[in-house]
Amino acid sequence: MNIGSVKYSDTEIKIKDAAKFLFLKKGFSATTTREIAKESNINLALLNYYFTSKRKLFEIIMLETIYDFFSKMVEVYNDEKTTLEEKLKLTSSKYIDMMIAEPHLPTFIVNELKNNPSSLLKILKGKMIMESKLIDQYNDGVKKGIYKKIEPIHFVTNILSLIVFPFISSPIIIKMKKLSGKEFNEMMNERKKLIPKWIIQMIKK
Amino acid sequence: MNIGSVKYSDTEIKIKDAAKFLFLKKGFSATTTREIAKESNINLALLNYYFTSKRKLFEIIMLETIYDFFSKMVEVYNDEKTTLEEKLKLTSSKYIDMMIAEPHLPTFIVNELKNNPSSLLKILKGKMIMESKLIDQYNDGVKKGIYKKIEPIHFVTNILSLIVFPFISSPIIIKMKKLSGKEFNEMMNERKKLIPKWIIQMIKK
DNA sequence: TTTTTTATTAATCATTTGTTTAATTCATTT
DNA sequence: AAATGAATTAAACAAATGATTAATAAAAAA
Repeated sequence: MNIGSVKYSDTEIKIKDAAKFLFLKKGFSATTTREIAKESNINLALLNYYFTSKRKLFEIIMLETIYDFFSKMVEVYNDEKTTLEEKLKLTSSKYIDMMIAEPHLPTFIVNELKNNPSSLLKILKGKMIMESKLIDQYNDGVKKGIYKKIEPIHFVTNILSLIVFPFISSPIIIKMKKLSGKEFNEMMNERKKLIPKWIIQMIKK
Repeated sequence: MNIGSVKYSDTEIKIKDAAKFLFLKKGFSATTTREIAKESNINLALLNYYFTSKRKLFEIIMLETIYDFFSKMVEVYNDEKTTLEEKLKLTSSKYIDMMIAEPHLPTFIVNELKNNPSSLLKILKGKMIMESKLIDQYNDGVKKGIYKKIEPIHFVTNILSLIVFPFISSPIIIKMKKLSGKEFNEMMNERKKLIPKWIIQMIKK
């Protein structure tokens, strides 16, 4: 959770939690410092006392959130013990659970990465998804002639697309199929098993 | 472009164009009326004179943009003359071109649909993607035993995911693979041919 | 206990922002 | 040409917003 093991006081945690809740839901511009103060039951001035500015507070939260998001991915992708298929199952399952619990997460991440690309460069570079064990396993499969040869970036993009996009476009899906929120989650749970199968079908010769 | 064939004066078009440019790039809250006035070279008061409020102006633009976006899809999906595979090729090609030309489009749509779901309900209902010729053709294929039986909503979701998500997550992809903007577009152009193949592989028995 | 540092509060400041007003210019009609 | 209505402008208003200040309360150190 805390990058670089920073210690936060109770008040700071209260502010951060409230701010995260609101930033995820409404984005940076639509969230006011007074809302954050109210949501966290602290005095308005404490926000600046502890975090200097709204922007600074936002950057801390964004960094932690994005770090958490990609850490989970890299963790699975670099596991030496699991096969490529197991990695696909684990990723689908973990991420779908994560986003059912926090539906605003993916939209927040893609939005804020669009506006703040430079500062988050380090995280994505350090995480080296493109040099992960998963990519090795895929390339091995290509050499052995069991997988089709396509650019690994397409492979990774497709996994992310099938897992994440439905959450980003949930209002569209819900409207198209006239679903309830519950039914949408059931549909996403179905996808935990389906996505790994689909991905394998896409790459298998 | 104009829903219900509304006529707009030159000034109104100037305002709308500038507002669309800014709203797509920065979203509703981060865009100020003064920015719109400056970008369109009109006096600030004219915005309210013609469009009553920033919110009203935004709603007009959002409605038109979303209508355009889904119209193109329904157009292809309901073509009686094309096969399922041709529809996939046409959709990929059209939408990837559209989003290379307007990269902010998909993020804008998913963002604002999240905040204004009710007012746009009519468009998505009227467009009836789930009752399109494409779905008929898919169901026929299932009956004939050439396609696997999965919920058509997964089928439609997957098409949209593979086409749209890469644009939404472009900063992530660009960072992961250390691409230039040009190289990213080349990658998206590659996908025009790949996505239809992948989708077919996913559904074929 | 006294002193010093830290945390919290209410009030206020300075900008920004959406919107309106009242005056002026421009175009159209009579 | 005069009158009328529409379009445009500069200025101002009121509310909201991020941030700060100065005073007070609480906690820690002496």
